[in-house]
Amino acid sequence: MAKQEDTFKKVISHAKEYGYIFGSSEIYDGLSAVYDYGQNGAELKKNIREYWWKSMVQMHQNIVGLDASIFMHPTTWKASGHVDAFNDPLIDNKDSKKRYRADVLIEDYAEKILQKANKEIAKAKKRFGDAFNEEEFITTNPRVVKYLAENKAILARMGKSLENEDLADVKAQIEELGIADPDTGSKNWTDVRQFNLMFGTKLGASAETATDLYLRPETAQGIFVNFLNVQKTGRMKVPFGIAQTGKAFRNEIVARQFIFRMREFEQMEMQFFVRPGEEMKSYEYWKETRLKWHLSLGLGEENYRFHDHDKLAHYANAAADIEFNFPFGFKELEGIHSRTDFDLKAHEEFSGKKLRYFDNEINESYTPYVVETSVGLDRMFLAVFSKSLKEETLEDGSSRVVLKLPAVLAPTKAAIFPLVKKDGLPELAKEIVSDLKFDFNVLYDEKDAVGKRYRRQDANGTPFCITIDHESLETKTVTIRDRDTMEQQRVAIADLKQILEEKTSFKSWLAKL
RNA sequence: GCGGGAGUAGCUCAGUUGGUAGAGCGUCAGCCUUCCAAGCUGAAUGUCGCCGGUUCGAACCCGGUCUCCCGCUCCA
Repeated sequence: MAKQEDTFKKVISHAKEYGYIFGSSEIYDGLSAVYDYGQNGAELKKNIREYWWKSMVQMHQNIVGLDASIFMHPTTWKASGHVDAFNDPLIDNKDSKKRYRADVLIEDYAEKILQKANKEIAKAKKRFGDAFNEEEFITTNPRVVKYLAENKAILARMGKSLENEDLADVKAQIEELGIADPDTGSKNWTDVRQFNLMFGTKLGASAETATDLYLRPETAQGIFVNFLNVQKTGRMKVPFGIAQTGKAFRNEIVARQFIFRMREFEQMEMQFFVRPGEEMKSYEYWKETRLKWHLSLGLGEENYRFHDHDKLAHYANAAADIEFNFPFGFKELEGIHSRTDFDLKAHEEFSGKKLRYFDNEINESYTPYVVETSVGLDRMFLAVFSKSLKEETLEDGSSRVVLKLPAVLAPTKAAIFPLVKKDGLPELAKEIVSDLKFDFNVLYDEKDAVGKRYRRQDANGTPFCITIDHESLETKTVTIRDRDTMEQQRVAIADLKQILEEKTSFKSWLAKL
């Protein structure tokens, strides 16, 4: 465990030291759970996004992209269920320091009373046998009548207080009912507080006319509300998908673990629309396809696993996570959910607009079912970055820190060095830079001994170093050094572009999929 | 939000009983070098997280505050 924390610390400081990730607003002491991507981080993140986008949109004829706004009509979030599901009244127990959902505490209490009534009913059933008339019993037995009325009254009062946002009354009810901490039995409660996981903001210049808006807590809804627009204008036929990357925002109570859980984060997701009844087939297909995509980066098969959900969200009929072995253990990296027709149906209901598809093949109109794949881009970044960072002991006993990023994702593809900074070597090196820069992110460095420059690029994640020596002037050849093997090959300057293309291009990596 | 730990140079960290800050690595300029860090010369960089108190004097003691890390809790 101590070792895990250690590697995680190294990941964080390396990310900062090499311009990948900085704490947000650092000069003002930072902002909790918000981070900025630096000069290298921005490149790596962009490349991950592009790798995903190309594999989804460019590689599939039946998947198209979308870029929906962060602001959406507020009713969107009523339809999606977020207004209800992302609004929790929470209460803390001062003694046990545990936090509970206040409504759940009350519901559990009401449930216990209901159980008492059920017990009475069961007992009576046993006693009276066939002669037992349950309907009559529950309206006449004084104890059962009392329990049922109590249960109903409790839930009714709670419902009313929640609806009126009267949190003081929710607390009052907890105290009146004598509800204790299920763990410790303590009745020493804090006030009930509303936690809204969505960030609110205002649209409109003056306070009176402004509309309350939310920053989207997920990007998916932008796809659902545009479902028909895309389907019609793109002449899409089910099954088809809409892919999108973009920022989402959640006011997490506790946001931790570096960029793993941030308040502002980026999602890469694709909603795949299928004929009802075919969703499970599609779900299995995407589970497999997405795992292959991850494996294609070569971070090690053993670092991935599926986690099938037992407890499903209200909209889903099947859900699995692809978990990754982060420095702090296996955690969710991507979710694959069979969302049924929940979202489209809900938007139909709330908007009053039909969101259906007419299927020519079966001559039928229906609400498509949806299979979602959703990766956290920042989590993907952390997965790639943390697994790439290695400290190696070399044969001579020395060690090097090397960031073995997949070449296709590396911010800088090649560094160009003159072996020494004289004898015309820098000039030739700069010529090569000028030529390669149109196709690749390349970097020139002449400072310090060449060995040191190699190490510098190792730590920076640059997969190739091209060195110009005296021989280069005569033979028009250079050496190209591989970051991972540290081996060098002499190649013609004229071939450099093709070699780099082969090793670092999206094409050669995506072709493996 | 609670409990624990921690905030000193870009990074990792020292800083002895309070006497106005150091190291290693890194960075920059230069030297030397024809291929794998830790060679030579020189340089920059810190209001010691912030505010207040005690003191002749605070990185160090006291109070408050902010931020980060770990755990609990929460988690579509």
